[in-house]
Amino acid sequence: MTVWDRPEPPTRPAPLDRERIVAAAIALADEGGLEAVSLRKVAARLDAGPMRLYGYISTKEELFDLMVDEVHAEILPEEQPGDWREALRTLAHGTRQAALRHEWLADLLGGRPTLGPNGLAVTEATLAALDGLADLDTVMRAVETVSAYFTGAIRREIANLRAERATGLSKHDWQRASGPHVMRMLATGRFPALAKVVHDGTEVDAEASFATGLDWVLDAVAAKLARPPA
Amino acid sequence: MTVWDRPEPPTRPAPLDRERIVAAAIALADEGGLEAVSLRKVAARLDAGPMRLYGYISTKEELFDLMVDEVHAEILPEEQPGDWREALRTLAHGTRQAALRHEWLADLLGGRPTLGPNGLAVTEATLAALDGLADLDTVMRAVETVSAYFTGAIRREIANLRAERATGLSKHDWQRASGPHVMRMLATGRFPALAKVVHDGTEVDAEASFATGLDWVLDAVAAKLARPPA
DNA sequence: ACTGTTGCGATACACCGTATCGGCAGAATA
DNA sequence: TATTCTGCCGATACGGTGTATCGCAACAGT
Repeated sequence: MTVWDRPEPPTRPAPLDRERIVAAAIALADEGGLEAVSLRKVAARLDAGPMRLYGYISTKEELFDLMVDEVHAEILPEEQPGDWREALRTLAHGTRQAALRHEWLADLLGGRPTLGPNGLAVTEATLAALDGLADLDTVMRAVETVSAYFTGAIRREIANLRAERATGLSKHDWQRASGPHVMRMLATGRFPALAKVVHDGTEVDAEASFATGLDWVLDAVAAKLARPPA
Repeated sequence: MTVWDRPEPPTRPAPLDRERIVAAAIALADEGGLEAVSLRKVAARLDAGPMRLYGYISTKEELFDLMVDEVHAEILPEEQPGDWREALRTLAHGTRQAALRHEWLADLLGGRPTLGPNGLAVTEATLAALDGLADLDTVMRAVETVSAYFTGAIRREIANLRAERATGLSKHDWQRASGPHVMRMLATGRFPALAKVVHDGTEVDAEASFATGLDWVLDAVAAKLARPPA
């Protein structure tokens, strides 16, 4: 035993906090999708044993909730928007952008109520932007309707994105590669309307499609806000 | 070769077929949620070893796709609806009812493109109901916007349902039980608009809320179908 | 009846989330 | 300072998962 081979003193465990744990989990999810997130791998990233995490998180589901809340911090707009329409549009597009940066968000969106501090802050900011424009029920209906739209739209967009990526082809060519089955189905003539869409449909930009649908919904909301129900 | 056109295996010792496998999986999911569905448990229900299933499905994700497609058969309306609005409304409410019967559907809705025969049939019926009312792109936008809405709305409704069930309380009391954390957050005064909603908000029927939002979106679609873009 | 072949499913593997509790570090005491 | 006590951390363990592999039993062909 010399100076040189004296064992390192027991490494004082690096301090851990939820923020670092969540950051590691998000990094893993960004790289390999949600199913690449395991408590063991998260812990390994932090040079810790798996059980170490349970001092900060009580379950894996809770970790997912924290991840979602962390992304909500990215979504929260920094400044007060001009009007309610701009506020809702910003929220929708912000959420979409976040989902494009973190595709796993699409798997979690709408899956559980968002009660984290950042999620609540986003909701607060949204409600504040609509405050006083109509009675409470109408405002809630407006927020929930718009949220439902962009939640569903984002999920579908990401789902299609993954499908296209899996076949490595554009949506227009998707039929030929992804589904010989689908092609055969279409060839049976049992789906004429569908066949027409696949055959004649133009390939539309995903963002434009999202924005258009959003504007429709916002138009509808505007009409109801202007004329609150009797 | 995809999920949908996998050939039936040699019918030699065939006490098993995809239909029975999918039925067993759906039964398990109805009873214990999606996470109660494991290939081993599905196989056990059919008095078979786990590996037996791989002759009929090649992966667990495929089984989920098949389950969703089976439910789409329940959604498919039996008769041609009167007008496009009725068609979309029926589709939305039918999907919602299916999700209330099979809550796990909420976890899968919008998560992957629906290319099964029943899913395609539903899409076909929907497109057929809108055929000729506007140019193809507008029709697609209409269908996708409505689908996005009810997909997101259903997911949120089921998510809230589960949260309420977990605390065993109504939505109005939910704050007190589910979230001492949330209560504390509200008490900080950082979320005045949110606090007002929690405090003054009336408890609304989930179905009515769904229907109202849907009608708003349908109104918006009607406006766009009447005046297709230049 | 014997053999060759095929396809099925028991076994095995890597990995998961998390309950348990032995042992060690720091605190309290003598 | 020496010793006992105490709390808590994390190694180990457990029951489960999805699925690859391949020995063997059962059929087909002669």
